[in-house]
Amino acid sequence: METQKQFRKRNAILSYLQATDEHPSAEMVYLGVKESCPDISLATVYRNLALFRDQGLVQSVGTVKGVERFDGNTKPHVHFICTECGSVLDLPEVEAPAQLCQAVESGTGGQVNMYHLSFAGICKNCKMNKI
Amino acid sequence: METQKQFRKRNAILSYLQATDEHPSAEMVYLGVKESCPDISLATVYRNLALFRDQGLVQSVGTVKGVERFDGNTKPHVHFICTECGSVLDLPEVEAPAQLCQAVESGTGGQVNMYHLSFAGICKNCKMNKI
DNA sequence: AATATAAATAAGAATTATTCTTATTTGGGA
DNA sequence: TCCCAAATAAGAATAATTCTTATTTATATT
Repeated sequence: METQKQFRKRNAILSYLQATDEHPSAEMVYLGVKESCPDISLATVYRNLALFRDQGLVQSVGTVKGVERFDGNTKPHVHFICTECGSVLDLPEVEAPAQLCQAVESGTGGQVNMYHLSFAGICKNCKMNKI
Repeated sequence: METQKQFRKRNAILSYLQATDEHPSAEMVYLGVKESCPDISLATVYRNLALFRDQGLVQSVGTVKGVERFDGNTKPHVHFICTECGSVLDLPEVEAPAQLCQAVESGTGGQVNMYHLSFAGICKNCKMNKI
């Protein structure tokens, strides 16, 4: 059973996200996937990103400068967001606070499904370019 | 020197944010402040919220269901976000990861200005209403 | 007090990200 | 081949946010 043509674009979107570390927005994914699928539409990107997110195949990093950013790496990890250039970096060395989820659940009486820890500031590059 | 009429609305916006614990959106602030300032405009709320944020008088909680939410409490603390009803709760008992900022700075070579730790899930109320 | 100046605002237009609608295409099965 | 359901393109529609312009308000100056 060869790769089904029907899912060519859908697969391209997921592959693009899983291969990049730039934590792209829908627009960035669109531009990237356009190279291999020139006739893809932005709506298709949005639709599939929402689908993947609901399926847990990708996660949202949150919004940076008003635009939602996605991550193909669904393993919990921490991010650094540059408020100058909008770049998003992974911080795999920083411990994610998974062990706190239980405490939050008993503290709130609710159910915790995910968490986000991110640091915001000026990245190395932008810091240097300011001098 | 009495309260300056010139800043009546500006003060009303800041006071509203500092008095509430609902982590309101610009629209919610607008509706709330409207009670004491019926002729206020939504643009004024947005403009002053941006101003306060830049001055560090309020902080952004991030966006919930695509809408930015604000917090008049600028002391670092952790939030719980209900993805069902969109409510935002403070978690003062959970330790904020301030001591990690230094590690992130040396790890990235950048400058950390703030951080966000939030847990998302279903709040107690929504959980009960689902039964 | 009258005038000039600068900040603050209202109103609504404009922009932008995202979602929705509709018609079309595609692939698989009967 | 014919039918059906999923996937898509295209662009319209929506909604949050920002921008523009004219007006109001307060303060400083004469």
